[in-house]
Amino acid sequence: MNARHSGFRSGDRPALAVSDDLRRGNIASVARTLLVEGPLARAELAERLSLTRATVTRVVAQLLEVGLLTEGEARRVTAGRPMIPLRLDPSARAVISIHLGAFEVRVGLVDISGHVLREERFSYDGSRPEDVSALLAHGVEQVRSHAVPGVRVLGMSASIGGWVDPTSSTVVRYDPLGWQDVPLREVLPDLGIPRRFDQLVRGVALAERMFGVARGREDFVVLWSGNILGAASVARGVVQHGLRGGAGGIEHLPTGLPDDSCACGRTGCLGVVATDEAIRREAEARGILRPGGSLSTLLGIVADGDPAARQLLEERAEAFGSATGVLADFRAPELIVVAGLVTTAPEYLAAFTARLHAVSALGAVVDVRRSEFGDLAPTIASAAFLIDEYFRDPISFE
Amino acid sequence: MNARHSGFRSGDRPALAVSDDLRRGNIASVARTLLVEGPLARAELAERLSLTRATVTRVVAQLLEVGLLTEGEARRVTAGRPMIPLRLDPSARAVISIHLGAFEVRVGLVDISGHVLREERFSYDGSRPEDVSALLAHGVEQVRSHAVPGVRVLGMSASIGGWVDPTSSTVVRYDPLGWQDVPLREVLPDLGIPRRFDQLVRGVALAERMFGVARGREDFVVLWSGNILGAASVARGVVQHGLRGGAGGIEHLPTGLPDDSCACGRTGCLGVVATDEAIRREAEARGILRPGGSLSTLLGIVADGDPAARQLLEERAEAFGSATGVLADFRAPELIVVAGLVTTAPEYLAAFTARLHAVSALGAVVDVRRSEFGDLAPTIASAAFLIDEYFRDPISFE
DNA sequence: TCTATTAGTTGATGCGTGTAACTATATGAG
DNA sequence: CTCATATAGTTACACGCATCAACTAATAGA
Repeated sequence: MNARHSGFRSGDRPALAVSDDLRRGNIASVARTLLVEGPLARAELAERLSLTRATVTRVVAQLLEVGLLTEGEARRVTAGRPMIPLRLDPSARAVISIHLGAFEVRVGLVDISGHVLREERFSYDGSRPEDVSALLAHGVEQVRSHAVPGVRVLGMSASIGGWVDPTSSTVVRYDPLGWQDVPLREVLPDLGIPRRFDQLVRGVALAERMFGVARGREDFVVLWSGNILGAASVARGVVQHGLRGGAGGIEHLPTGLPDDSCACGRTGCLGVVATDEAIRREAEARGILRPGGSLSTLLGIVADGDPAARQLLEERAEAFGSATGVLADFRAPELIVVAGLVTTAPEYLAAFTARLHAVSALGAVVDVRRSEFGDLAPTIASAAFLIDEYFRDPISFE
Repeated sequence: MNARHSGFRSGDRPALAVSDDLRRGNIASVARTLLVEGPLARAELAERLSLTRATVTRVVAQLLEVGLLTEGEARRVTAGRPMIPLRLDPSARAVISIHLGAFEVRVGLVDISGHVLREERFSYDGSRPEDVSALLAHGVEQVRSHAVPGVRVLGMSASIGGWVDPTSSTVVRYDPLGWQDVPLREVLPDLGIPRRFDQLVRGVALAERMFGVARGREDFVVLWSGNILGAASVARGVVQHGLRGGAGGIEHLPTGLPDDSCACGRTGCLGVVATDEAIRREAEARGILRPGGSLSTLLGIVADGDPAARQLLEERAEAFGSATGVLADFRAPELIVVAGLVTTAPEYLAAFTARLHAVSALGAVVDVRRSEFGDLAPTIASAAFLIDEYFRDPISFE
């Protein structure tokens, strides 16, 4: 509705000229295209972005000046003047990434191309938010002090798996730690650099779009299965937050499994059958895992060919696919990216995909891919909020 | 990603200058604001849209010239020059609306403020698409010939309730008529004026945003319960279509009711317990309605205080709320608009809302409202596609 | 009647595009 | 070796838009 800004800064004077928006948009387009599509010449950039070569020349000049781009060796591929490939140089800018997990905290340094430069993990008991603060300060100090010299730290970007309201930077709810309405400003260290905080799965979505299997995609859904379950939806290139950051809840999708009853009063909710812990505990109950055995061990047993283990995993994968199939019908995304430890098992992915395709009206048209971030997913995802923002205005960021 | 257009017109030359986009955007903003927020003076428009008064003056001048706006009587409300209220004049532009229902076709004339100028209804047997064509031609001719003189007909805008792919103007599937992959170009009359075709519920969403209870809202979901069930999601002011227009499917959301089995192999799917026909038939089975009784009759019986009828209606409302509650968790909309005949019963709305709020993690924060289009909903909704498009570029539309 | 106040208009300015003519640097034919 | 051709990239200029600031218009109240 608003002509220039999206409804923010309602009262105050417009701070910037309209043409500035245009310039920024084109700069962002060029930077993002080079991030996602790799080295390109000016002429090709102009082609893809429907800009004139003149505009690209000027935009590129600015990006070269700030050192975000580098010119490669001219390549003569056909008649005519050789093209000069432009490459995004990620080496000089990075983000401190913080992830608050159920059992450990991860602090890392991630460059703007999504490459993890450093990562530290700290086991912790996060049940008391006030205790976490000191641990984070220490972790950040470690990562910062060992930071590669010459790397400019853009800021801190953090995530947690539960329900996060990014507008107030509050953890509304995170069950694995028992958190409710925890204001993150008091937990995250304040180093006077930009800080961002949002929900893990939304970070995965941004990261997959910038660096991962959803590179350059504008319309997809991410499903995360781990200590928590969650979804994130990207529409027209923008990740959806929903009211109070509440979008992405999938824990009470009905699976039809007659399992343990959920705290909500119903039975068979996805959240009580498909989390890492639910699967692990069921493996114990069925005698597949010895008491205290881990999910990784279970996946190993599956890989070794144990039929009972495989059956359990496929059963849960099918429950996941069956439950989220209704979301595919509602949302009809072009692509669904699944992420989380269990999804790394080929049996899980196959069973999930088959079931989802069978259940959804769209059928096999929906592309299903597995995230390739592996164990680094939380660190990359946490960094993605600030990196995404950086690429929306690379020149005058901060 | 694209700098100016949203990825369309990839190959061809840019047809318009960038500044044109800006101008169009501002014109559209002004027109839409006046449509939604009623008469406003230039100064107030400038305030709300963060534009300068100079820009508003020039934009308004263009809209006055084409006759889309009229100036009201100057009102002196305080010291200073009196403000001149600007009113959108809907009287001169209208859209031919066509809706293909399960049992009847509706053809109407709807002006750009959503007012239904004419409406004709034709009972039909739509099982053979080729038969519908002649009926539509006749209906359109009727509406057109009686059109108010001086009204400019912008084009034809049509909808059907099933699964529609608007990019190919194809009815992928519409169960009540048994249609599959019906190309609409061959069914809709071709009068040489613009034609649009999309899914009913998406039209309801656009209409509610422009003229209805979601006026000016940018983030909401519409749930339709009638001969078909469907949802539509508006995010950042744009209605979502999804892959192949497949978004909005809610017929296979599990309700937990042990009802008739669905064609999909499961039982208790929303589509077999909550449609008009499902409720009507169940009312018959329970002896509430005599054979052949209509849903309207059932609603009358409920209104008269019959407990069994009321129980049935509330049971189905709760199923609807319970099933769609998972969508509220996934999508977290600010507002849910419910529409369709059954939702007009206060008992239905109350039971639905209570259950949705109970089931969703967001709780009662989600605003639930009932559509106020009543019986005219399909006609207004069908017209909304073209009207929405008109307001995106009111000056140079066609 | 004069001042304060608010609405609306107008001409100059600025900004970032697009346009088109330019330079730069290659291939390949003769 | 030279010249036509082709493509990449640059630059001077013009255009269209919104902004800015100064203006006019029209009222209330002292």
